[in-house]
Amino acid sequence: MEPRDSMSFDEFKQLAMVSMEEMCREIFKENQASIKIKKEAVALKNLARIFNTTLRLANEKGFQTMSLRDLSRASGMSMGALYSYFSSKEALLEMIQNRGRRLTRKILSRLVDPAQDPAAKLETAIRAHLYLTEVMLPWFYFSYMETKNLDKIQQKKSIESELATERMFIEILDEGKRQGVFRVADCVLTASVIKAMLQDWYLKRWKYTRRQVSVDDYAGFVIDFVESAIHAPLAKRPEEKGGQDGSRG
Amino acid sequence: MEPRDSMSFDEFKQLAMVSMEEMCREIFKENQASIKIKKEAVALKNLARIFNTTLRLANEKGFQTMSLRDLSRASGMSMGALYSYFSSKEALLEMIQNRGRRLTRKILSRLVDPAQDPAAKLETAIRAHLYLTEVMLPWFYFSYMETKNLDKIQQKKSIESELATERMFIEILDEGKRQGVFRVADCVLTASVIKAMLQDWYLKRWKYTRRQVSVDDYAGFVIDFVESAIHAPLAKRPEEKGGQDGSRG
DNA sequence: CAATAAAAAACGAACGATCGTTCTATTTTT
DNA sequence: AAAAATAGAACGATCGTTCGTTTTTTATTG
Repeated sequence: MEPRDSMSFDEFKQLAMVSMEEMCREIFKENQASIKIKKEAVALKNLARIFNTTLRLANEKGFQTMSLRDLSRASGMSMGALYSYFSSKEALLEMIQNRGRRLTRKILSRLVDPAQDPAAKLETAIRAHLYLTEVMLPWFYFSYMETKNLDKIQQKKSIESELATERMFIEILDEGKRQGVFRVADCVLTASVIKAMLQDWYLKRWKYTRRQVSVDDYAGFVIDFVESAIHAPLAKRPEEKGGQDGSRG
Repeated sequence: MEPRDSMSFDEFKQLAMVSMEEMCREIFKENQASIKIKKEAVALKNLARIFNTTLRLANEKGFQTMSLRDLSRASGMSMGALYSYFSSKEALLEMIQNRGRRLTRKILSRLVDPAQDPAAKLETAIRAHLYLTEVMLPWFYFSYMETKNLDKIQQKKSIESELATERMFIEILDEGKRQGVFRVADCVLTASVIKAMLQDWYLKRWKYTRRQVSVDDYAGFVIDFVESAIHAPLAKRPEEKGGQDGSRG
């Protein structure tokens, strides 16, 4: 699929759903040593059920607090059946993390377009991240909340993933700054607060749902807000004023 | 103490430490029915020890995952001793939440100054919140992460507290908009993303520590960033341009 | 197609470990 | 000596995990 300047949320959702199945299959094949189920069709169906039920329960009460008996009850599978799909509770956690990270990487890699100008790139990146977190909301929330319960290796991966996302924004901002279209005092901190705003979408989802703010509403607002901030003369820095009109194509 | 236009972080810290002891005493007197310790001096010293140790352990592995034996070991108090200070693990959680909320309310109430103009108010509010979360970082992180483990009543209180903070920003933005000094497309969403930026300070503290960004650095940046965003003409809305120079006293 | 043997999957009782909590004995302070 | 505070063993419940049994599906045969 070709990357495009703008993609509707519905198109994005469809793209994600296809990748979702793909990822389950990859996970299954990689963990076939520890998974006792032989037939792919059976395994994929039940793995998806286990993953989704776990995400739901863990987002309600936390992964550690959720017992495997809770999971058994909610998923309609017996304890013995569950242990045919993973070797331990921690292994289940790792599989879920693994699937989410793969899915994130896969979807994002399809959406970057090096040919765009910095302003368009910024808009695409913000929108793509919000769409992504919207589609995979349970996972992102889960992943954020359970980081501390992962082993050191997995924690490293989470941090690395976080910093990689931020680095992408830093590069866009840097490029725009060099081209003179952005007026950024500190690219690292700016990328940091942009990421904070994007994160709020899945961490405080209840708030936006209650206020009937759609993902497109929020995306539009954040894009405008950020562009206003980095197109304007810096407040309290009179020596940097002038030579700026703020207009874009 | 009189509210002032600007207060250094060190002054703020001192103010907070005094209130901290005060709050422990209040908590002790209110829960005297369930606390088996008679002498205030002993109770206050050990309550503080229990609270701080709990916050440390819970921020490492989560409150539910932390066993009371962990707490016993880390605090150097026996199981029996611990249960002289609280009636159950959940009661301990509530006491900690209670102390944090009180402390927050107390400190913030001392820092609002209705006489300031909107821009100064905004700056004071941002700085005060960052200082507050810096001083009480373990609690804010704890409180955020453990919300889902609270009972319904305590959850309501947390949400209410979150919305109250946001409302404060909404009112400042609204006032500035009415006076024509702020150019805000949506006060609610703007307040929301400001809060998200403030929250990032204590949720991603490791990142800022690693980069050697101080709380004053971050406060200064956020204030500049937000003011740039709401002083500038809105991007992509040419009909709202003009008659704006962005300068302030 | 029906019957049946083999393979795959699901089941749920049982195990040891650990949890929150209680309680009595002991130590420390008054 | 009395009161206050601490100690740590003990209890029942629940946890993650295992394992022999039963049920379901697939393959084979008459």
